[in-house]
Amino acid sequence: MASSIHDLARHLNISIGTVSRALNGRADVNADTRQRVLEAARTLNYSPNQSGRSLRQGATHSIAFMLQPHPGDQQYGEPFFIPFLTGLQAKLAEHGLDLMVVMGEPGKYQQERLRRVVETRWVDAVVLANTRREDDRIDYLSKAGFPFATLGRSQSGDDSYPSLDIDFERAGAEAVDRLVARGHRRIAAIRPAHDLNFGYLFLDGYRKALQRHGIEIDPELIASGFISEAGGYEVTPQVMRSKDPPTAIIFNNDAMALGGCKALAEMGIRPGQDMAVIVIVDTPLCRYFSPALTAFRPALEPMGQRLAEMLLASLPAFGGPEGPRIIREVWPLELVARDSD
Amino acid sequence: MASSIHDLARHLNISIGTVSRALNGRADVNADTRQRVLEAARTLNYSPNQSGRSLRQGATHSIAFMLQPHPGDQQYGEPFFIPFLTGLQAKLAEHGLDLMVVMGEPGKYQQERLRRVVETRWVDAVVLANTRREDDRIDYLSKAGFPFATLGRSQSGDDSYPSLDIDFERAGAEAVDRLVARGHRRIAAIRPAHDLNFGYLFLDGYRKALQRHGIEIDPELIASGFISEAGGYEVTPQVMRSKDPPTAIIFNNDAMALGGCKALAEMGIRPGQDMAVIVIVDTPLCRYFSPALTAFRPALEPMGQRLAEMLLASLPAFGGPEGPRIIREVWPLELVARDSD
DNA sequence: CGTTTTTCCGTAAACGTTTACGAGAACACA
DNA sequence: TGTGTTCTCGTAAACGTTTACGGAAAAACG
Repeated sequence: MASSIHDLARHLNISIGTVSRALNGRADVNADTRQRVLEAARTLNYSPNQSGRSLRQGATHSIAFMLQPHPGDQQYGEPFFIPFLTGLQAKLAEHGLDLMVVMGEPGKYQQERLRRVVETRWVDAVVLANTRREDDRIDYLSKAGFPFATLGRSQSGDDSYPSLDIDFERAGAEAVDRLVARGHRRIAAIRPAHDLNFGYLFLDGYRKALQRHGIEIDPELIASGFISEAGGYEVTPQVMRSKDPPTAIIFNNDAMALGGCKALAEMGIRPGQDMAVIVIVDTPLCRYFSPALTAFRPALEPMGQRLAEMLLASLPAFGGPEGPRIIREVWPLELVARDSD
Repeated sequence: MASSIHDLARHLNISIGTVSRALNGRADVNADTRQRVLEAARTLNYSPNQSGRSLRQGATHSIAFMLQPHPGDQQYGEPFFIPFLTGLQAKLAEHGLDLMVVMGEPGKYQQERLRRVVETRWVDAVVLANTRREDDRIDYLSKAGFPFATLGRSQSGDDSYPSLDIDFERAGAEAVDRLVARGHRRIAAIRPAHDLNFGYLFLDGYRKALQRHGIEIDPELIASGFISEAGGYEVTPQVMRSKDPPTAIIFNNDAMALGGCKALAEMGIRPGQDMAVIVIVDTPLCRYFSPALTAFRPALEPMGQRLAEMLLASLPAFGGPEGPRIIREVWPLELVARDSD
């Protein structure tokens, strides 16, 4: 069915070696024959077989992004990643690399899938997201010497991989600053459980800012739960049970914020009026929620592009480890003031 | 770096042929040696190289889903597809197939990308979405004889490919029924432009239902625009300029509905109070918008699973065209009554 | 015109698998 | 014991590329 390089060579009455060289833009081929080869390739509808090509070259020219929906996330679904992926894909494409998103199964352990992708040499590098503080995926890739980059920081691995993260610490601190400036003293923080690193980072910023303002850190005002609407719904009442309940809540996650607002509403507390609410990572839902949620917004598409650059700079085939080693970057967020605080 | 089948064979002092047969579960290998091979494979951390494997077999055991963000969709990003992909991936994995999402560039013509994927034999089959009435991607795949399935109907191709769609006609009709039952007679319909097929299907149902109720179809109440918030914002005022303006609007798309509601608000018209609003395809945004938007919800994850089954049944390697040929299915939507109508 | 350089192309090996084929050994059967 | 069958494994070809190597022809040079 599909035409091979042999068909092309036979059709042109030249050797396959010449055809290959012509197509790959090598110098040692006559300009005239190159013309003819390219033309024939177009008419015969030839493109080199990916498997043959990568087998010979030992490179697939494609990068995997490991996407794993949170369990029970049936209706929600990570709108966060699409703009990021758009940027990532665009920049990779500039260098002739293809991006493929590898879907994991919601509940399952992603490690297994990652191993398959790596060991079977499907791709030349992988990009990870939702990094945890201790992340066995990172440890594995580090140890295996497989090229990768992460969206999000971690304490794992040998520290020599590119990573790009959002400045959750600063966002947490700025959220506190903003609320304090508006007269709040009892400020709660709600973050995802598990070991997701950004939850810790956020909390650090939150704590430091409170100290800076001379406000005591009350453990009763800090809670964590599943990173989902249900999680926010479940955990928000906890901080409200304090003897001296909060007048403001910072949510580290939009899904949890939505669930939290629902819980508040059921307690007769109106976000934006009776309770100030700030969300750390903005998504479309924050904008359309009522009241529209004040949130910190990352520049997702540029971040995707940047991480692609950083990954490329770490690949031997693209300038490699000799070039300038830009290992870690942390990007600021932009506050989008809305109606909830 | 990565161990090959030769390493394994050398380590066990047997031939690579036997190793391969042992790993692939063939019958003509001694139970004892198979044991040893499997064990060695585990300790040596061996997995067969994907490229070598597919080159030899002429099959990659992976399926591509072509995802293309709408242009300018920076913050929004198709939450629609994640649950669908989750279902698709789960069912494919049951049969040892891998799903990879191939990202297109937002504005660009997807055809080119598709051709590359197909011609380089990256995958064994593809799944398309956002089908158009005349869809050159489908024509291309049909003509090329490349296996594929579509989420959404089309008039293209040779009609022998599996497709699964939502019953937009019925949803359009039911939306009208519901509004008429609540006393509305002036009902507008807003759909995406381009040639997106579901826009036409929706409109058919809308028209038929109006006729059934003996309500005249007023072209002034029908409009189409870009499938985005901006599109809805831009086009909604058109139907409001009618001499006898609508008292209800059916949006064929959540993004357009959000833009439309914004436009209405700016005209001092409150959705849910001064204007009934129904959305055809529900997304999380509909639920969180204020007022919460009444919408029709598809069962995305089961749909993903089902389309995987249909695709598999059409693949020669999996029972193939001999088996029962389930070619087309149309699934109903479920009405989720909220506050906007 | 002889020599050296350059230009261009064909040959063949290699990448890591899978699999058709055949052969030796063990076994069953008469 | 001779013959046919079964079990197990090694050999080698093939999948479609890319690329190192070498050689013939053409060009450049003296």
